Amino acid sequence: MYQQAGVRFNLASPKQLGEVLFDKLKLDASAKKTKTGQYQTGEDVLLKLAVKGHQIVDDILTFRELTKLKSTYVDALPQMINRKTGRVHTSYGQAVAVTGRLQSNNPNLQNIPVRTERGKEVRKAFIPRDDDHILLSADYSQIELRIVASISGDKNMCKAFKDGTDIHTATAARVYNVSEKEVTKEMRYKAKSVNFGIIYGQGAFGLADNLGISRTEAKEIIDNYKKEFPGIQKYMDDTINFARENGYVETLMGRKRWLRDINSANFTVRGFAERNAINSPIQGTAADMIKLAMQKVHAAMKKEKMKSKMLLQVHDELVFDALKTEVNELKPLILECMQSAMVLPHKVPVTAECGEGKNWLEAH
DNA sequence: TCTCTCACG
DNA sequence: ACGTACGTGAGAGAC
Repeated sequence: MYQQAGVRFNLASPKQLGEVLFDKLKLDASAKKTKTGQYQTGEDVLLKLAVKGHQIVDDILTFRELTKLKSTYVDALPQMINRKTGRVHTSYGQAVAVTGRLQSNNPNLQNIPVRTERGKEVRKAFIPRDDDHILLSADYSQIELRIVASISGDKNMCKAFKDGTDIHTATAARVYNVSEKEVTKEMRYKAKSVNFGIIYGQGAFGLADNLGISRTEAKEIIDNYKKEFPGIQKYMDDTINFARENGYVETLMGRKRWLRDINSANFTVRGFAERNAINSPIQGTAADMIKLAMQKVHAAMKKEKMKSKMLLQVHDELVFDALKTEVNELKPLILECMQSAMVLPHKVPVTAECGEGKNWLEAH
């Protein structure tokens, strides 16, 4: 990388990297800067340059992946092994995250890598306590989208979940006005992005940037989406209006999030508050649900005098150190507790899946 | 201590 | 013309 740049510099410094890429090598004349005047060198920016064949950018991306994994996980986690137990123990914050989610720190065990091949190797390091145990992982399937469907009561989205079809395929079929059989990978991929974007209040600009398509195409997709799922649009409008009048939004369980900026005269500031208004009831309801499930699971395990332990919660997933002789009883117990923890309106089904393995990666 | 980046859902 | 997808924690650099 030094040879390609023609200069030695700190590869880990975004400031220096930006100056090398954009001042010295002039890889992008229209490179954007942050509010403090540095060039932006985030992954999305670098990926666009790497596609154009700039080898040094590709190398930086690899460097970033490796140094992140090493510093945050490979070097740090062994330092945090408890002397008495020989294990790592996280702490959970129950009243920190504004939406009602749990927060994990010291160490954060809610962001253990899983996406890349090298990241998966880190996840494999999480193992059961001994040979008599296995790791068991149970996670909710598409929980936030199911909550969107049920809170909004959108007929078409509720129907898709009741029919048990793949939600992204069902969405693509409607947005592109084809049968589900005719949905291509490309169409499903884009529909998936729209589904997630909706949860966060994304607009045409964000979708276009995300998918690398034109704003015109993005707008068409979103317009079609709103036409096919009119209940979703109504939910967003109603929720923002509720927030404007009351100054807060709430989850199905009544957990409130106050939004002091919802009536701000500043477009940008108000926009943030509006997206918070849309997202918080969804993310927060999912958080309420899994908390209820955790209580239910714990009580049921206690009643059955089980020796297995609930170890971790990762927003839509519960991880257990399961005694092998209890697994057959434990699995259905967990799934039943998770699925019945909160009944969603409009009869939207809640489903959870469970896997087991000799490490956390296999358990998925 | 702030900023930027990046790991997860 | 503006800014543009939510919620977190942590490490490195820069000051």
